Amino acid sequence: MNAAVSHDRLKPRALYEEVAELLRERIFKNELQPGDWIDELKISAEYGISRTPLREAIKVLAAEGLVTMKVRRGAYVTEVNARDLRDVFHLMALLEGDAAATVAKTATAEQLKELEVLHQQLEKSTKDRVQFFTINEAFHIKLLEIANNRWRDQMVADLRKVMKLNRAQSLTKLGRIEQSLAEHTAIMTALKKQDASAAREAMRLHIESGQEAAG
Amino acid sequence: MNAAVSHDRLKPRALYEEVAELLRERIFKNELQPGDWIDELKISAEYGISRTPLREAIKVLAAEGLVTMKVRRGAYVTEVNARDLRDVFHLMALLEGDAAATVAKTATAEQLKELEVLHQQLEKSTKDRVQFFTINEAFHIKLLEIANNRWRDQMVADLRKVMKLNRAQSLTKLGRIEQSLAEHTAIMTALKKQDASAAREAMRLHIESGQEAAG
DNA sequence: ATTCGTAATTATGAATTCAGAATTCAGTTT
DNA sequence: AAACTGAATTCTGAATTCATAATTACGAAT
Repeated sequence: MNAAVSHDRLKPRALYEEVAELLRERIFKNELQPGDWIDELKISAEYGISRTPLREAIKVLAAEGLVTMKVRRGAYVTEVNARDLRDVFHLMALLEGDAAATVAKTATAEQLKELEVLHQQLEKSTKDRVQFFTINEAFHIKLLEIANNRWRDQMVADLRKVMKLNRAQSLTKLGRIEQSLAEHTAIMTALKKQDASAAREAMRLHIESGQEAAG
Repeated sequence: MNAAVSHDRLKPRALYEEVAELLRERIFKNELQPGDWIDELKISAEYGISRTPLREAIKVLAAEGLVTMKVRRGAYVTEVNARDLRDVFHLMALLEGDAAATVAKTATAEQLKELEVLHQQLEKSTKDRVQFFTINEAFHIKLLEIANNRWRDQMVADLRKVMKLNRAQSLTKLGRIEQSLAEHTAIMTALKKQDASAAREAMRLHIESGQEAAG
């Protein structure tokens, strides 16, 4: 068609993947709100693509739980009620708690050191909400990486996406950072003692506490 | 609408859903084996459909973990190694164990009765492998239903599918039925005592034991 | 004979077209 | 005015067509 003005750089990823990512962003920014109908014609026009890759992207999001499909009626951004949120947090606590227990049992000295370094960075970041949030996330990711179960990683990633549908960001509340740091210290202590059940419980409490902040 | 319009309760499922189900069956029957390339042209021709709904179905299966997509190279039936299988069983034990704990804490008398009935049916089915397997599955499904967390249900369903990729059917081994029944009895006992941690542990053991039978 | 390079073939990814369900809108009747 | 009927429109779901990346086949050169 028209000679593309767009400098299409290297695109190793499939188009539907890119579109899925764009849609996720729009959902997390509440540009597309829970309950909203996803207008295939409108969005494919906006992105200058056909409906085919968009529809494929929508099916990926549906599998993640971000959108819900109704037969012959299209796709809608999933509505997450308080009950859902509670259930999702419960599962996150269960899965990450188990990951912490595994790490307590199996982590090497180097791996523990990596977590320790992140934890120390966390302690120095109590003044900067954004940085604290970033390092906090890095800590959880590192922990999952060490626990090393790709199926759990996938589940946690999906649950996190659903949690983000509810936009109350936990760490924005006053005093939450201090509390969160204390919880992290408890986790770190249990890990260093290689106390699996203490690590599990500390992580479980940390996540549940995040839920209260979000609720 | 006009008067005698028949209620179409016949599920108006989308074609891609049907196709996804057909593909799952073929994978579980090992008609499509782990590592096999999924020939879109061949399969769409077999089903007499176009590639479009087939490709949508493939993306659903990819989200479930049943197939793995490679860029510009198509879809392949996921290969599950011993390590993966161990990880998946671990998560199943974790999730179903948690469901059992929840049921122990929250089930009503009627709900417990429903489980009890299934358990009694199970006791009477030790002679019939197929029936035992069916009722066993019904028990687990009922338990999850009572625990009532749709996000966990989804996860368990996905994990079950991955487990089925490995064709070793647990209950086929000699003596396994008796052992499985004993484990179920332990679960039932804990549930009736409303002992959450005992129920969790009994379920965990039951699932881990299923893993050994499969391995 | 082996290796490199190029043409032909094949398969994926995406756009376009087509069919039919669901909804909206207009017109008629009461 | 309200309600029913049916036509027009809109939108989803699926088929078809098109473009290009990847693979294979073939052939020439060393």
